Amino acid sequence: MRERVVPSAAEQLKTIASGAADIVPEDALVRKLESGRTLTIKLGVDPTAPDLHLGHAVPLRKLRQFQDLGHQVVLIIGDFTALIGDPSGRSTTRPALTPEQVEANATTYIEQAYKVLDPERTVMRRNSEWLAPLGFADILRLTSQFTVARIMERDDFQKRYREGVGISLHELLYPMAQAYDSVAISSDVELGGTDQLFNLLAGRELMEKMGLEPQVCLTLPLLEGTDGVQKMSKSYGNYIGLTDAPDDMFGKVMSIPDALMVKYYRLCTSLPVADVDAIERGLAGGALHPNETKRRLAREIVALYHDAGASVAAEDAFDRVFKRHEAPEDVPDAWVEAAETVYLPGTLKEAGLAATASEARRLIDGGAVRIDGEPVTLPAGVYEVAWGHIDGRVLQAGKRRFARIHAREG
RNA sequence: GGGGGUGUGCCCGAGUGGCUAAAGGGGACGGGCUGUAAACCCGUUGGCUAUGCCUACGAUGGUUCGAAUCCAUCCGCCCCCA
Repeated sequence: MRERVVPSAAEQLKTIASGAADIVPEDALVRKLESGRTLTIKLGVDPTAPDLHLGHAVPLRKLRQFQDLGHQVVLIIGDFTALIGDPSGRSTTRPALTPEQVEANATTYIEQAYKVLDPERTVMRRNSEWLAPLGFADILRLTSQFTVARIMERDDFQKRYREGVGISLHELLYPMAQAYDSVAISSDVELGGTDQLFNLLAGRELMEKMGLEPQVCLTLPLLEGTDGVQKMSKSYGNYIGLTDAPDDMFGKVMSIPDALMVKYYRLCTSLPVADVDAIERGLAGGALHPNETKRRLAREIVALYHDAGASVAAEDAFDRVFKRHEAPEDVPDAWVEAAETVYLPGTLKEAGLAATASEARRLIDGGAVRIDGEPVTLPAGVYEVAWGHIDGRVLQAGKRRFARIHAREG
């Protein structure tokens, strides 16, 4: 660690505000920064999803900026609130997690989070520490701090209420539980996505009512996934995982819509604000080529979670497969049942290139299957192929699925 | 506690006895074009060595030559009244 020169409050604010959607209230943050104290920055995380992606990394990156400015981060594992399940997002039944699962998820979470955070300045707490011991009387005292009208102000509650979707009583308590976390650790700032603003404000209010200096709420934009429309999420299948292999990561970044590039630069890379601004201008003015700019973005991100060497290799692999339409260097081997003539759909399925034989048939019919780069053309209704045609060759389904075929023993 | 509604393929949503593996849309996948972007065009979208067979319309059982469609019971969800 190099010597830390504490920047002025104004300088700090510039970094902190970059990419933030909202800071409520901003002047309170300025006062906290001016006090010169080491601030406690809170982020609550949900232990139900053990695989982190770039969307999760957005608040983590912001936390990292706070750390680099000398502040203290408290990561709260919502092991107790997981029993409720954040009502935002209307997934009806959430499977109750066992303590072991929560524990395992928390471990993986922290492991991945440390790819971004500085472990030296991170404290991890579980909210069961203070939520589990609360008795019914305590809960009553807490609930009396909130009114139904206030809780029902929350957008998604209103929406569900209006549409008659049904809201369980315990879901209404979620904001309160999260708010109590803030009280428990006396946070100065809490981060969250824009969809979290209500919960963050509940924390602020509760702290104030309980005689604490209220936290400042800092929200960050939600990051759209590779489809460019929905927010990044595992369940939408549009995510870029922090632990994705370099080649995958590179490819996925390349597939995001152009319009999203600047946002990704701003929220997912460690480039200085001024550089990102310059890129934004360059793209808008036509000085920068979108493809070139997106390649750089992909390299930056891969380098962040792997290393510079991996990012270069990933770009090469990308060009090989998608630009020159060649098979990748490391085509996985597949051992399949051999015979004089083989039923190609079955082979495709066995090699893992298609989920079912029926799907494989459709791929063949649709002209998506290639052998050593040559499209397979078979008469309608015929799917048999001589073993000699595929033995040792690269079978390809679509643009990105490859396997080298070998005869299986016995 | 009383009354009413609803449950269809990955999702939404038509379908009220045979022509329904189930309209339409979305998504996804594949092909073309390209910068694996977007837009656009085309095709596919239950399983199965397959001009057929099997499994599917919340669950179970029944009526019928024949049921997603009719009946019974059950389960889930929603609304209204108390």
